[in-house]
Amino acid sequence: MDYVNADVIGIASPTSPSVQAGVMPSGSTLHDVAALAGVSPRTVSRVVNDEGGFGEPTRLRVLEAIEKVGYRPNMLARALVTRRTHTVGLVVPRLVDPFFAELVDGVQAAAKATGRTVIIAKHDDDPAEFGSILETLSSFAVDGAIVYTPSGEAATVVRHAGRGLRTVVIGVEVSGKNLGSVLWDISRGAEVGVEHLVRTGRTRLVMLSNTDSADSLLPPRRETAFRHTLQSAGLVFTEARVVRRDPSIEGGRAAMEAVLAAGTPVDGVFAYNDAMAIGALQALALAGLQVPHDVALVGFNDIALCSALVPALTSVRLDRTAIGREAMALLDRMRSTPDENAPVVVDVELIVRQSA
Amino acid sequence: MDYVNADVIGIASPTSPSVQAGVMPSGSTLHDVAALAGVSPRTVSRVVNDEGGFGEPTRLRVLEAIEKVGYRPNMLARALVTRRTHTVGLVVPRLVDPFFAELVDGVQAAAKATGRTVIIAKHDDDPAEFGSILETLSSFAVDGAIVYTPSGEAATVVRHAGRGLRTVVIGVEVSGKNLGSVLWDISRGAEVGVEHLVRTGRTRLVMLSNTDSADSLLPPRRETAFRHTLQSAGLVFTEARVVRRDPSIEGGRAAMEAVLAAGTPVDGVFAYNDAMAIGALQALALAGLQVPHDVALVGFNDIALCSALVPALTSVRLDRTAIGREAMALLDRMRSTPDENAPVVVDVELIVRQSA
DNA sequence: CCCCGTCACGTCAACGTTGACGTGACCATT
DNA sequence: AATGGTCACGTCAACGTTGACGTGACGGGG
Repeated sequence: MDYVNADVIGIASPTSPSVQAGVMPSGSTLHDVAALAGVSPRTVSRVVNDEGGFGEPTRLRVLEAIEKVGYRPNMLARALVTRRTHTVGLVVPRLVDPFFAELVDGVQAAAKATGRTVIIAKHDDDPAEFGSILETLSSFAVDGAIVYTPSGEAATVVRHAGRGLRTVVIGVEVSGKNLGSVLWDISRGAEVGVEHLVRTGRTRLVMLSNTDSADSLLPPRRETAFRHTLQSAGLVFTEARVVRRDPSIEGGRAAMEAVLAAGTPVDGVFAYNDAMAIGALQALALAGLQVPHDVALVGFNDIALCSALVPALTSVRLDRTAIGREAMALLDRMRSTPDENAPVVVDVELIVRQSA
Repeated sequence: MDYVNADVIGIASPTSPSVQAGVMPSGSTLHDVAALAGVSPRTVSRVVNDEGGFGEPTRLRVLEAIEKVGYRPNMLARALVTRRTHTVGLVVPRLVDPFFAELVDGVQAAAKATGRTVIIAKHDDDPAEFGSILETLSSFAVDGAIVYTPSGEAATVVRHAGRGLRTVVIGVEVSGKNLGSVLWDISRGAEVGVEHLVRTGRTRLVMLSNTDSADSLLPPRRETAFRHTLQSAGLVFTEARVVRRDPSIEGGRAAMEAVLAAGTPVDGVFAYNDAMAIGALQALALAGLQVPHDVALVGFNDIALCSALVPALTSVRLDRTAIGREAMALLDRMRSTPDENAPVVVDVELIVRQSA
């Protein structure tokens, strides 16, 4: 990981000369190039797009003229007629959350590889804002959208898809025209994480879960997997072994402190996400407990920060790059077959580091 | 801070019904609306843009028709003729770095407030990629660009600005047509940070700096400020008191370990950025030293993570939201006065928490 | 009663590009 | 020498919208 911040020049000083711009004509079009090269705009267009149907001398003259007038194709005009913008919209709740930052990164990488531009928007879990973002994306005629919806807002996506916005939803299964999903198997991930704790000899496990899990409409997959895995290992499960807090660092810290304060015997912790695991790590350290000697700790998501911690955090890896790549590929397939697109499931994988 | 990850539905199950999309016509235009409302497209346009010049009954008929056919204005066509896209490009090196994630967040917030859409691109410090991003932004006719350049690439920005791309550069002073800068006073920030350590009675200070600082063309402002502040406090400065590593968590850890291994007496540490401070925190903990009791620690940038650490990190705050807001405001001003825009300087501020 | 202004529209062209189609030159084949 | 085919272009319209300007109805003031 590289939380690098390149240095930055602050206030100007004699030693940091400021750069001056020259003047230059701007906004030349196919017509300008055509006039200079002595051909028709259509021929210039052919050269620019490498369509063929022009001679080598012409090509050279055109390229020279392009260079001379500094011509750049106007994507807006091009998109207006071709109906393709080579642009995808990416909609997430937040960007400061490393999970989404890395997701964005993955989508970006995939976009670059396929020559596309990404428009990013965040909705802060506000349904109204989310709706308006989808409107905007439609207006900009993006080739597709990759969306992480506010909870319960999948219906909004479906409505827009009906109107023609090709959309891949991340983490929720949807189906219908212009719709696709990229999913991952949370239950399996939780299973693998808990199994690892069991296999390495931990018997008194605790799960730090999300407050939302209790009252969400969705099944609490991690919790269910936690219970099942415990039971099939012949370990006892009691409700006291699941503590729910806000799925943040602070929440994780509070949850772990609650467990210790309650005197619940514990030698292994499975956290809802990495943030909670980091909080737990802090609480354990403050309590003078060694990780992994006294307590083993497994996180979820494998954000980049995990490997930079001391001890480095064992976590269930969710490959954001793969998600981005698959989402982009799915959008591509949807161009030819707008209906009947099965969800794509990306693998989860346990990354074993020092903490468990 | 909220490193929250909302839960995600994994593989579909009977309890998570997948949502189905209906059908609907798509891609209606002003003409369709006009035909339905019995007016000319131009009148519909007037209603949509609320230009006036239409009667109330007409307005109602038009709005009804818009609703009925699900009309959404085509931004591409509109932008083609108005030459305004209400879109800004934002170019950063990376997104997984919290510094930039928060910067993006700030710009996003400012964009939303002024009704704009943000196109994000990252260049990974690759000059070639950076150039191609600027080309793309020009092609999309963005209203402006907010850019964090790869080091030494300010000239590329200047070239594009000459061709008409209005650009605000973050962290580097540039001047000329279509150019502006948003800066902050790094020297002052470093001064304030070090002064705080001195004022709270620390006398054996060490700075963990960036490897680049040594061989960069830019003056090492933090280091210079460190030296000056020490000297004006009557403390001795020796080269051994500056250790340079990669400005990451790992680099910070290595730097701190090097200091301890060398036996340099130390009761206060000033870090190049928060990542290095976090690394130092880890190294100190491993060495059994208490922060702030044995060693006080000050970071730089105040990324969101700082307040979630134990102990919470004292850091020089750089308000990314303000930077985004100022950059956006500057772009606005540049529309009317493309030349002669003085750099905007945002304040730095020391946020005192537990670590110092 | 005429003139002029205002209002509520409509008409037309243009933004920069590409799709569809037309055309003349040139060459090879009959 | 006529025929057909390919090549290298050019012409024209259209994408959906708005700017500039035209127009007829209506109303009010002289």
